Amino acid sequence: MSLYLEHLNPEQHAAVTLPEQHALILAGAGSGKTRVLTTRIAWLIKNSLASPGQILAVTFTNKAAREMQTRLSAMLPINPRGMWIGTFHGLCNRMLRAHHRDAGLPQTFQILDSADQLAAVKRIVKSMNVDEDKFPPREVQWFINARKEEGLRAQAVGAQDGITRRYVEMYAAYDAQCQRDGVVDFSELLLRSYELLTRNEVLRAHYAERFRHILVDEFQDTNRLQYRWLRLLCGPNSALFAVGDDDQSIYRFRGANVGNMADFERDFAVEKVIRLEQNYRSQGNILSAANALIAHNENRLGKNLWTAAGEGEPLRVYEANSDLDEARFIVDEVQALSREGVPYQDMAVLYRSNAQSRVIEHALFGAGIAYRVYGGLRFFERAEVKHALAYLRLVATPEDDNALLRVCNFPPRGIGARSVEALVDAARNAPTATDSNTPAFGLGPDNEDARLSRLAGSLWSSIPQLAGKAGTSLQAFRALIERLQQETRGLTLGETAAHVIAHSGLIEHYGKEREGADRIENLNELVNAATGFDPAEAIIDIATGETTDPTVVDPLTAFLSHAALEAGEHQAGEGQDALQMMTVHSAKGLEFQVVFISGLEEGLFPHEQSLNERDGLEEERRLAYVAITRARTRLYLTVAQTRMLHGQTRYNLPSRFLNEVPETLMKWLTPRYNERRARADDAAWLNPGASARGHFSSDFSAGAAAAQSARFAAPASALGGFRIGQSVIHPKFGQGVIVDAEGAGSEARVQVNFSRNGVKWLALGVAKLTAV
DNA sequence: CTACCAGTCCTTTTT
DNA sequence: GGACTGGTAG
Repeated sequence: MSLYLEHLNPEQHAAVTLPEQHALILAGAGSGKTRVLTTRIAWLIKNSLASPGQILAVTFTNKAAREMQTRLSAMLPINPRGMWIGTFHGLCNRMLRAHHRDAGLPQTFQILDSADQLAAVKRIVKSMNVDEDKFPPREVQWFINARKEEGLRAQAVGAQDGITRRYVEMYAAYDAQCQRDGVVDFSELLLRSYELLTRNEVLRAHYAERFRHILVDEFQDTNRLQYRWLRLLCGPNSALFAVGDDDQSIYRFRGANVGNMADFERDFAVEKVIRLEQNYRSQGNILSAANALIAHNENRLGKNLWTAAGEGEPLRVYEANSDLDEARFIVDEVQALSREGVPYQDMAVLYRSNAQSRVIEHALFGAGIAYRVYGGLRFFERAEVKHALAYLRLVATPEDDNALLRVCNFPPRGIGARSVEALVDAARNAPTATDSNTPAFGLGPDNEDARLSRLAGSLWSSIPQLAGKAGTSLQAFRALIERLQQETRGLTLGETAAHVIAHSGLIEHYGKEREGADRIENLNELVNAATGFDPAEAIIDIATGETTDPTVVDPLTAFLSHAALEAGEHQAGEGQDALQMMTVHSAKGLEFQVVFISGLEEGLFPHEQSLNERDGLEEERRLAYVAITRARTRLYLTVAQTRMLHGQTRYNLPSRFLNEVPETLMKWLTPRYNERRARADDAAWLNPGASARGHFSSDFSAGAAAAQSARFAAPASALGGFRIGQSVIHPKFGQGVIVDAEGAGSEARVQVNFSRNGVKWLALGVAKLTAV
């Protein structure tokens, strides 16, 4: 056995050396799935079962793609850059650049990120005079993306009711606008590529013949369109090797379809399903807790993780009085662990929603602990960087309306809403390019690319016609961009970026702002990024995949695609030893020696909104499963009895997920739980309607009942035995009923509706209330 | 046209 | 509690 296959366990080995056939690898958390994927590729190449050009490896994130390339180049004496390894979006981008004519796109098409797309949708909603309250742009955006991910163009969407018809109209108008601007959104990359392969059988056959081995990572995260895309590329001689874990499917809210795993087994008549169940990450108790929790889900393919490591410590559970107390506890433990020699960067605080991070950050800051929060604005998403990129986009493609609207008045140059409106009107009334042979404004097509990228009706092309004040200022802006185009001709990418930013007025503008120094720093960083950008990374030769051809894409377009597809690292402070803070979602794929899962409360985790969704509770449970399996040796679970949320104190019950982990695996650091658990069990009688519905226990009604009773029961324990709905007697005000409550402990107050004296707020620490 | 203030709405997120 | 939006005053 050759060196690189050593240390594989029997299942991993079987997966890596599987004959050329379709296979589904059910890879549990921490079971070495990335290792299996990369070793599989290396094995195929070393045994001459495939050349590098015959392999297509698809991941979900850039990070995963990079890691695969890094590991591969360590195993093989080849440059993996020439290989088709990348994200779905990155690979589709590659394909569309190569076949842009067939796909009906200009070669320099720009990519809209979500924010750009939302702005574009807003323009559509406005221009169609649609009521924004009835059709919120976010909803419209979601509608469009969801349809695209089903593979449906506007005209293919069946619209029964007037509302849907309106959505469809906006979808159609949005697509037309994108086509005219020469821009493509994320889901469009997929759909356009899919359509290209459907319509062009020669092309499809070429790729299907070429890709003998298609390997897919995180298969449970694929959406329907991605699955169909894979099917198109999978020819009669191709083998599809899908790796995934249905228990870690946590992205259904954005279109991921776990059902693809079952469909794959059926559609491809998969004979080989291999389960990787040995976990190399977590100690026994942590793993047992994860297994016990996830066993409560009904819809599973089934899998049980085990480890050769010992049991390790029990899970430590802390029930805090409040979110502040919870934060304080975490800080204390982190400090203690740090003193014991655990590096900060090997500890992580996980939470269900971003809003929870603030309190913990505050406590960490107060204690002087270095921390790093994931999930903030990323480099290429920062306003100043997007502004600079918009200038660069205009230099590349001035017809890009999105870019033009973003910066035509930034920094302010007297082009306000009225001027923009005048320009939009002019563009709308301009002769449109419905007949593709009609040249636009004398910018006759010297070649096909020019025709595709210089369509009439763009804002840019309408500027010269404008008269008056709006015309003057906009023409000055147009002159600026044209000047930049001329001055940067022949310059390198880095020089172009430096020149455009220097003459955009952005530096001067931010120089005047109080907080502008950071922004200018980021602009300089952007110039550095452009200077250091290696376009070869983004360019592959279409015919062979083995050589690179710099003429395929110009460096500026490549850089702009890179900026959109890979928004850059989350935040600075990369190398520093800092405590890691992130949502459970963004923790997927990571591991830490010590993990804190905070906010394990009904309503928060599981999130109350998820209880209204079909199978929402199961997805929340998978999320908890992902969270637990991040920990190697120590896992803390924390609950807060009260929590400030949206400026209001809320009372929550401990999460049901705590009840789903066997007591024997847990060590309670606070004593109150059993008492509270008893109350939780009693909670139903406080709310008879809920218990009646809960009886028919579908996930939905049971979940809703529990969430509702939580609100009734939680104040009872926080209010020293009082609860909402309870009858009480006050020595002065007489008899009444508690109707509301806030605060806890000595701060607790209740609102009582007295039959003779009306509604009053009373502090429990002061008022002498007696329960009846 | 810009700058400031009040009212609203709150999951999760990668590409 | 805070980010974002829309309206109004300057």
